Amino acid sequence: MIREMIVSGELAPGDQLGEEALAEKCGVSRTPIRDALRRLESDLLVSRSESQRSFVADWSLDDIGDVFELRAMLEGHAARRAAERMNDDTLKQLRACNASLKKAIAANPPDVDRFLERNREFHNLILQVAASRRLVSLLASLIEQPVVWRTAHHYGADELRRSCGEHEELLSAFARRDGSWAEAIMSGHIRRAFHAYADAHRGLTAIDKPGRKRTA
Amino acid sequence: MIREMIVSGELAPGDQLGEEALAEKCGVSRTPIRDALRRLESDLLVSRSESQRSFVADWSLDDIGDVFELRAMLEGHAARRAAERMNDDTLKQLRACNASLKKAIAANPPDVDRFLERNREFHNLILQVAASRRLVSLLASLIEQPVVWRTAHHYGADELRRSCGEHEELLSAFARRDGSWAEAIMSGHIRRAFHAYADAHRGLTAIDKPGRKRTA
DNA sequence: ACGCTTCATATTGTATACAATTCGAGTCGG
DNA sequence: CCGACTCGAATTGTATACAATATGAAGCGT
Repeated sequence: MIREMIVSGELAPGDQLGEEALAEKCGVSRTPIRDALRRLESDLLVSRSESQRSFVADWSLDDIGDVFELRAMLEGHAARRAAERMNDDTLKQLRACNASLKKAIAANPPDVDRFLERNREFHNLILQVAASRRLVSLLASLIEQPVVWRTAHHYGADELRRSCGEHEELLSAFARRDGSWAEAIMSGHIRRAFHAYADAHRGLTAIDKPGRKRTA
Repeated sequence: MIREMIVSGELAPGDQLGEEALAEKCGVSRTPIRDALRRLESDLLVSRSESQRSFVADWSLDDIGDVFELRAMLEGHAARRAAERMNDDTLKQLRACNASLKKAIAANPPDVDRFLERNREFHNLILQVAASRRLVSLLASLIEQPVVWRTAHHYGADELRRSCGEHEELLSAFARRDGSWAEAIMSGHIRRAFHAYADAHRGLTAIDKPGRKRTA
């Protein structure tokens, strides 16, 4: 619940997260809230002051750029490993997944939520084939970001199609078991997503960010 | 305390970590133990069964290889960023640090603990100059590994000198602000450390691993 | 002998009370 | 008017009790 509140923007960056307040809001006691805050902290969604008070983490544009840069590197690496370990069964699943994704885009208007879901499934499948628990855990903290998920809603139809096209190219690389190719495409895929975000973000800050209500 | 018990080998991989048992052992109640286990879990030092029971994480050689591979990639990236952002003041600190490290090696017998301490300081300084909070948090879970710290004690004098030499080469790359060079050296530095580990480990498993007493 | 069920035990999840610490407003003195 | 201090309120840390759940062994029937 807390994660959702942060990702959705209901809680703004910098807001203090009092354990008692959250406990009441969520209808539980402080104990599970404390557990949750610890986990969110390890994902850097929550930051703590020197005196152990919790706040919604506030990310500068540089920080966000770092996240995408690291994602590009790590997901690129995952794609390389996946290509080297690919099997026909998974390849079929990936093709089916991307077909469904394409259909979501083709709808009018495009079904962005479905797109996001399939996109996530696609990337998760790759990560699974990459077969590195450690890589999974590192990437987990990078993909569960408010920034990442709010972004796709600003994608235009052409950007969605381009994203889908890159997935298809990835499939080609996987079919050939070409790790270097897969890595290059994936890396570019993520970097393009960053620039799409940066453009949309600049446009938004000029007016006002949606879903943010400073209550204090 | 728990981290130390795991890293030192007092608790063997696979051992169950009952909250109550640990609480008694550490002289506190279950509440702070639970917090600790959550944090250790996010570092993958502790794993949990489907029913939420905690165990000391058990790493295969492949897993360990993954850790070094990711470290090579991420620390290489850190070195590149550091080279691009290097300032003369930090460069001086790094030189002083490596000089101290060299002195620790020159002693007879080599002061391995001092070496480790300085080595850590050296890498931390680089990470700091790289100026990416996210990178710091990703690497944190990779360097705090039982495997990493037990390894250096098996280094021979020549390996210690070689490690030190690589640091000096890194300093040259930093002085020239050559990011690509720095990345290449750092990546190799870590990869070499892995092979040193793998060799020592194979040698050890042939006899028996030290510091492991299966109590159950 | 094998598999299924049952139940005592062990273990974790949650709520609550209290202790320790921190923050901030108000006050006093200069 | 400014700064340091004090004290009450707010917040987090810890201990403990109890509830919910999982585990494993004994018992039962086939």
